[in-house]
Amino acid sequence: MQFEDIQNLGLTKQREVVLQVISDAHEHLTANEVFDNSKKLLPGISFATVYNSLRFLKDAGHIAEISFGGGASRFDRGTHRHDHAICTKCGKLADIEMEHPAELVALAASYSKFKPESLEFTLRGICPDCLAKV
Amino acid sequence: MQFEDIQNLGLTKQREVVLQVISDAHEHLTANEVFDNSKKLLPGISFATVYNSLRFLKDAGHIAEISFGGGASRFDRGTHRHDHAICTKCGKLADIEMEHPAELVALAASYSKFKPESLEFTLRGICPDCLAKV
DNA sequence: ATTAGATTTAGAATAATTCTAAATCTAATT
DNA sequence: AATTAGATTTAGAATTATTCTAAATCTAAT
Repeated sequence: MQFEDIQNLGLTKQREVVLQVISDAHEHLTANEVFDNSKKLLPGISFATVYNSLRFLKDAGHIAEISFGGGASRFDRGTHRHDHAICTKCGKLADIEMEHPAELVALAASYSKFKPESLEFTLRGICPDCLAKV
Repeated sequence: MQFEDIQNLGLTKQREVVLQVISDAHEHLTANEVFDNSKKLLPGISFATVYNSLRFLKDAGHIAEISFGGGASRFDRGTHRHDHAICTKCGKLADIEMEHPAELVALAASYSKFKPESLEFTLRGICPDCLAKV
C-alpha cells in the first residue's frame, strides 16, 4: 500500500480534483456523484470535464470503471487489482481483496485463447446487512 | 446441453420472440439490436416491450445481462453459468466455458462475508484475431 | 359476457454519455 | 514579454440508453 501524492502526478487541476474525489469517497461513485463532489472543490468544473477526466484517469490506470446491469458506471481508485461483491438484495457493492488461485488466469486464458492481461470477478450474493435483516 | 423449447415456456409472443432473437444470435446483442431483430419476426413489437421482456427474461433466469465500462448492456442466453473474455484492443466479447477452481467461490465469500449465489469473471486480454494481426 | 390483472403499444420523459466549437491554459520558443 | 501550437476546459447541444405513463389489448377465470 503505497502513498501516492495526488498533487504531484502532473495532472491538471480538474483531473486532480476528480481523482481526489474518487480517492476520498468511501463508496464507488457514479460520474454524476463525482461531478457533484468535484463542484464543491472546484465550483467551475463542467460535466464534460468530469467525463473527460474520468476517461483520462482510467486510461492512465489511476482509476477503474465498474459496471453492472442497470444504471451508471461507478469509479474506483485503481491502485491495485481487486474484485467485487454485489448484493442481489440491496445492490451494495463491496471490494474483495484476495489473491486468485494460481491456476485461474492460465486456465481462463487457455480456454479462451486470449493473451491474458488481467482477470477480475464479481461475486453475487447477499451482503451481511441484508442477511442480518431476516 | 439441454434442448429447451422456446415455444413452450408459457411466454407471451413478444417474450418468445425476444428470447428467440437472443438465442439465435451468434454475438451478444444490445437492447437496440434485439429490438431491430425482433421487428423482423414481429413487426409491431415496441421498444418498451423489448426492454420489459429483457427484464422479465432476466428475472426468470432465461437470459443474462452483461455490461462493461462504455456503452449499452448486452444480453446472453443464460442457460448455464459461464464467464467472459473481452479484448482490450478490439472490444470483442467471447464466452469462456470452464469450471471454476473448487475453492474460488468459498474463498471470495469468506473474504467478503457475503452469502454467495454465483460468481463470474471477466478476463481482459488480447483476442486471437488481434494477436494474429501483429 | 364480465371482469380483474397482466401485457403491450406509442411516445414522452429521464438518465447517461459523448460531441462541438469557442475560450483558456501550458509550455516552448522568440 | 509576445507568439505560437497543442492540449484542456467550458457550456451547452446532441446522442444514446433506459424507464415511465396512460390508454388499449389480451388472458384467464368466472
